[in-house]
Amino acid sequence: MDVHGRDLRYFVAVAEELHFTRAAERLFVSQPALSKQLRMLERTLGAPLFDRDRHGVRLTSAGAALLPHARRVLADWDTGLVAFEEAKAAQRATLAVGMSTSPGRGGMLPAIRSRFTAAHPEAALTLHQVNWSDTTAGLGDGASDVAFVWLPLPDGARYRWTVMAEEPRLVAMAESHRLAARETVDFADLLDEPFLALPESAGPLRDHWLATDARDGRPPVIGAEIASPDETYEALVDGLGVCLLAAGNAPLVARAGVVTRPVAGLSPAQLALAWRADDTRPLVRAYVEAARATHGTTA
Amino acid sequence: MDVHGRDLRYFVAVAEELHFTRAAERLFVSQPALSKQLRMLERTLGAPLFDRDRHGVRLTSAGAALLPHARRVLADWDTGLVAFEEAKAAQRATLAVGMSTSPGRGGMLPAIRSRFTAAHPEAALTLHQVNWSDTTAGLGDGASDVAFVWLPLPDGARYRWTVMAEEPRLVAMAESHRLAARETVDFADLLDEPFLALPESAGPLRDHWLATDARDGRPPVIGAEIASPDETYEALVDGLGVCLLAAGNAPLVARAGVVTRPVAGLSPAQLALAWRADDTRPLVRAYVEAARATHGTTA
DNA sequence: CTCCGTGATAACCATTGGTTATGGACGTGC
DNA sequence: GCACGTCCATAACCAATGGTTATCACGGAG
Repeated sequence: MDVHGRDLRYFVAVAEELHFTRAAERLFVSQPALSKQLRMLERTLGAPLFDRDRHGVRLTSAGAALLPHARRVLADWDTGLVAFEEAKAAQRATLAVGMSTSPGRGGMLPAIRSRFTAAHPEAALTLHQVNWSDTTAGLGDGASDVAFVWLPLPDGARYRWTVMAEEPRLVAMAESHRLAARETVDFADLLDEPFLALPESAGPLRDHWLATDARDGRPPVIGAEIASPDETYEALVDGLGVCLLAAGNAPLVARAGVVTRPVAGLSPAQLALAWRADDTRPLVRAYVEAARATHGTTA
Repeated sequence: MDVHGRDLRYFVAVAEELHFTRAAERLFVSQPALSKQLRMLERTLGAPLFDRDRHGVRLTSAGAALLPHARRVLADWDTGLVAFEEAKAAQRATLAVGMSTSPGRGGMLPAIRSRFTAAHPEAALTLHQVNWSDTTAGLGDGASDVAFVWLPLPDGARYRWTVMAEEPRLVAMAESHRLAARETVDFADLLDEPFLALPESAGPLRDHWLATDARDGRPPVIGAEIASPDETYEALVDGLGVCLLAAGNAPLVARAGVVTRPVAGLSPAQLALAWRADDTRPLVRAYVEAARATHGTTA
């Protein structure tokens, strides 16, 4: 037996005025509309709220019993609306920054943050790491507003990006690997090695880190699938395969038992800051600008 | 920015299920209806309440901010409904008994009450005295459900009644009045006396207490208008006029300085219990039955 | 690759909520 | 008493709302 909030306002207004015509103009509706709505309300409630007769309009006892609750419902709803609006504003003033792996790279993130908050002191930033199965680092499902990603992105038309860094691809392997002793590895020597690969859902990025473009069409051997730095480290130590990674990410896996070596014959990897093409919100533009400016000074 | 309570229920249901289809069946509506209503709600609120994507349905932060308020509004409304229903029931179980002057007359009222409450122990009785300007003693404007009145009633078709007592009409006058010395007064001797009269609004009853039917068309002289026993007593003492009244009401005015005398040549007055012709509620019938039974035993 | 489950959309229909014009009951002032 | 003003109810009408069924688009699982 729910009713429209508006009907409660009508009820309270008439209860306060005890006068339909005056209540109607206070509510900016016509008097017949008010009469009709209150009759409907009384019908759905199953009992009259007002006694109307020659002597005027009075609350029935049932109406009097309902009145304080109606007021309270309206008050609660109004405060709820205020809370909602505040949350809305907070949401508008918060930028979610996604990343596959920590961008690190000499304080790039703090530099961007300080530029950004200088331009938008009211805005809040939230950083969060996203599983590698989503190569857009949350852009695709709205979890992020901007994201640090490795090119290429899937579905290029939906996103725009600015390249933040170009880094050579290294190979990581167990220190017991037969090639671990070399200073530099030629990619041709890795062609038959089992590789650790991103999940299938990573699409073109999976291929990029398998360097399929340097294999002349010969399919890679997949030793395991990996979706986080820790998984990668464990798989390397266990000898499940070798793995390409950007030079800047070497510290993530180069722990005890794992070595990284430069690879000859591979194009560099590109780290980019990306956003949704249709997202023109000022905070997004501002973050991108801050990133470009930072990139300029640090490049 | 009011919304329908139903929409809040929809919102809460989806927030709890995080699943439109399941929420829809819990609410006994089709899934498209639920989708549409929630979109409308989001549109009127100006921000989405849920994130829906491949991974499922989740509350937005704004939605999360609104949720507790929505729950509270619904809870308040539900308790308000309960209060309303209780008041409705109490109203149904309360009989308002109106009277122009106290019926008195040897415990008639307590006798009726005991019979009535024996038949309806759950019912409450409220007695109230009504100004003489309303000769229906509150029946007309709904202030009373049953009423002790003097016949005739105005607008006979609207009411039914049962005669409770027939009493001779006496005349009341100041003890200094020239006729006060007589044991009995003939109405012919009163024709030129100023009379105290009920208000104009009393209609035919005013004429009855002026005994216009015994005046052969000659208009009465009005000394003052009266609307309560106290006014009557004061007007009598002040010598503003004389006044007819039922024998049973003599004690109301026969105080120091006022005397009452039988009048020859007048028909008796009839005290009746009346109710609205269209009012068939069990409590009303029951009170009338109790009154008739009591009348039978005391008559 | 096809099927299933999910939410969104389309097309349609009855009900709701508003409008203006009008009616009927009552009080008021000449 | 009688024309008038006030007040609430009703009538006729119209746009928007809230529901239905049928269908689509998409992603996940077998």
